[in-house]
Amino acid sequence: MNCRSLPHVSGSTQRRGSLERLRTGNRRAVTGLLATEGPLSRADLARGTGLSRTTVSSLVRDLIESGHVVETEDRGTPYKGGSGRPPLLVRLATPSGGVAGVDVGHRHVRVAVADRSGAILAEAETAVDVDAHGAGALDEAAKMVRAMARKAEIPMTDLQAVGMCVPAPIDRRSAQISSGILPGWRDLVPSEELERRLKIPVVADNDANLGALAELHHGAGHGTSDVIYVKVASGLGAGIILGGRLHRGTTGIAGEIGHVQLHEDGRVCRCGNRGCLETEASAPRLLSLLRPAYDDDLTTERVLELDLLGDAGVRRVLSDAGRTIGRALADLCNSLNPEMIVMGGSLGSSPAMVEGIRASLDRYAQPATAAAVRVVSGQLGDRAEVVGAVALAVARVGAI
Amino acid sequence: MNCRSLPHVSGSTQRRGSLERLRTGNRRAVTGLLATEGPLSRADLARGTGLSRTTVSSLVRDLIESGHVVETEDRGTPYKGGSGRPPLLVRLATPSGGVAGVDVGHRHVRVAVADRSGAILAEAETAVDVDAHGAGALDEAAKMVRAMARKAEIPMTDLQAVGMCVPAPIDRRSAQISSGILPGWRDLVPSEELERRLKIPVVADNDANLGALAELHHGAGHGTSDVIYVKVASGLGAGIILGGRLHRGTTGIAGEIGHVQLHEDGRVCRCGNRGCLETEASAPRLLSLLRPAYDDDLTTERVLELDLLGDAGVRRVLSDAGRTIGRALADLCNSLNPEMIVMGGSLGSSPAMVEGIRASLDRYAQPATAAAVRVVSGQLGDRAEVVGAVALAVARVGAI
DNA sequence: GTTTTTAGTGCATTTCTCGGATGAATTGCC
DNA sequence: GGCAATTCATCCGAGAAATGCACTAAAAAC
Repeated sequence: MNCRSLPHVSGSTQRRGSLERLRTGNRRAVTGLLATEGPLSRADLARGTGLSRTTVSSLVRDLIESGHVVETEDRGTPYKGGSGRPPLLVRLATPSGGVAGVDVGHRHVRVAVADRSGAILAEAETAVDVDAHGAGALDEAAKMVRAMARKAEIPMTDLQAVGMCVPAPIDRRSAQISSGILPGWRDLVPSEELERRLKIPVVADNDANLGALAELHHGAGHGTSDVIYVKVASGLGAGIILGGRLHRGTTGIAGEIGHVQLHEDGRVCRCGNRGCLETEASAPRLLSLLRPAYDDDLTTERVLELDLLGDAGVRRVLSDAGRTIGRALADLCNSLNPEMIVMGGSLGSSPAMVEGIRASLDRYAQPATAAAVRVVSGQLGDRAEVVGAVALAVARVGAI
Repeated sequence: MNCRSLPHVSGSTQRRGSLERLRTGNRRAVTGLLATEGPLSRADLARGTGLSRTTVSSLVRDLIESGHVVETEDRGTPYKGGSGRPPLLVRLATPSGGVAGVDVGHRHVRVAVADRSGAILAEAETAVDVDAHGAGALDEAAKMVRAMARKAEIPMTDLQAVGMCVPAPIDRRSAQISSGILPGWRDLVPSEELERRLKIPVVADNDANLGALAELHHGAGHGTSDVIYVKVASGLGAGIILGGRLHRGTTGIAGEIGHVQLHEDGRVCRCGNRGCLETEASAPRLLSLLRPAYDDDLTTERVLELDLLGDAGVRRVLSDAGRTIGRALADLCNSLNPEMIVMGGSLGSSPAMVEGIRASLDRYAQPATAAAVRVVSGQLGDRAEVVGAVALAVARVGAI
């Protein structure tokens, strides 16, 4: 049987078959190398891409002409230390226009405006009761994007994409929030709502995924490729990076580790089940455990301070929470054999919690698996989500 | 800081940068299409690849000359039913030479010899006490490979690679078995041992990974890309396919779901821990549960028969085991949001077990996650491992 | 000051693809 | 039976892109 109706291969961006596609590919190789390695000479680029010096020169000439790349003033040193003509370094031109990242938490909205390479130019945070007022939070976010764009001196018309972080899983197909966790957001498609307000393309993803992306590119996970990012905040979620790419799952809701059931007859969880991990080890739960013995206004910030000061009670509670989370992570590590676990969220930087997780991994994971995985705190703190949102926007418009 | 020591990009197979690479890429597009769609005319290939008819003609001429492709005798019908010159169909030449797959279980060795497209030509199984006699099992495997090659009329010198299945995780770096589960195999590098006996390149992987690969390409998972294959046999393991590719993990030992701890004070497991999933739901455990009520010589085959006949006791035990395994899978599904779970191994085809797993997923996984995942029995039965081993060997020598 | 070493750039050459023209083989219509 | 229509395959010239080589430039080493 012949297959008569083979679909025409869409020529991706422009033409069909391939010859200028070869050139675009090579151009991409050059810009990609410049993006990851910083300023390089043409000779470096030739070595790095495997292309001939002639070709690279020609490509760079094109790229300079089109404004994607500029020659720097300072010359580097020649190849192996010593002699030879010093190279002329080129770097990516700071692309015109910019992007924005919006992080919508349960109680705050944080916005950053960045240039198209992802370098953040202006950033601000406002306290908003997002859970109660979904639409109001989006109004506020739109206002802040305009304000930050003004501060960064980027006209709104030059803003090319917005990345958005929401504290709930998003269904890949409908772009809707896929569970009833955010009561004030029912039947809202967050990306569309913000897009309607800003008239700029908006892409949304959940907080754990974006935190994972941020730590992978600009934080603790730099240089690794199999990372589990765990966000411990009002909820508990994971962003899973496998082979250097975010794993979103079939319908886009992967990473829901907060609802592993620990106790058949445990506390009732907002998900409707009982005894979920989230009911035992989320920030609100830990605060409610600690407050009777400390202060009714105890905050997570204060808890972290006490942890660093060596307060035994706080360290015990955080360590126990780490052990509890570590139980679940041990199973996940047995399945995925990752390279690193990055702890994020308001309590992710707690040393006691990291120790607790480490202890559980050593206790419950297979020895070879436990030995392969490092457990660290994230480096971006509560900025992780917004940095990830910016990264998402940068990815959307393309690095160049 | 400049990056002076950029690694030279190895020109993959032959030359350097990219011009004949363009052609090799196009050649691959043609052969790829032929591999998936069967015999096609040059015009079909042009439509399918997006290349021009001229280019395809030229590529096909080269491929015929190099023996990768042959023209068929029968002509097809022209494009849209009706008139026009009938096309000359071409198909992939049956590649010369062959590959072998070796499945080493705990109590058997199974060997298949296939042509280079993966079509199995000869296959046999022998009972061997592998656990006790590691070296003897390898001798037997080598003998069987020679015998099957003879039966398939492929001279040993034409056998180009061997894929090997071992019932234990393999460390990616050392190629050694990474836990003490197989006592008779300590300090053996299985692939090297078999390679020494056969003088043919051997690649090894564990049973769950190869079963997953087999079901993905030639079984229940055909057409999907995020699949968890669960093997229920003397142990319990998983092969995890994400994005159409096997996820092996940082050190290659991903998929160890058998050692999720269910009960702090449960049975002692061969891994040294207590209360592992494997102690509750492996084939030996289920048989030991059933034997007192049935027959001291009860086999897994008989158990499956009784399941299909509707025997209440057997169905209850298998269903409970499925629920237990499903508990662990629910957590994994929450993390990975897969499209399908394929049950393999000697008990994977049990309907009662599949029902039990389904029940646990619906009970313990997030509703959206549970709704997204299908649970099915594998289609390859106890041949899955050897089919996967052949697929591994085919991948090793390249599809063409 | 000469040699050595590395960087960057023209020019001729080769490789590869594309589009149109040409020939081939079959169906359908008169 | 003959002729148009249709589809398939190939030949030929044009154009695009990468490479190798030769050449100049610029600095350090001797």
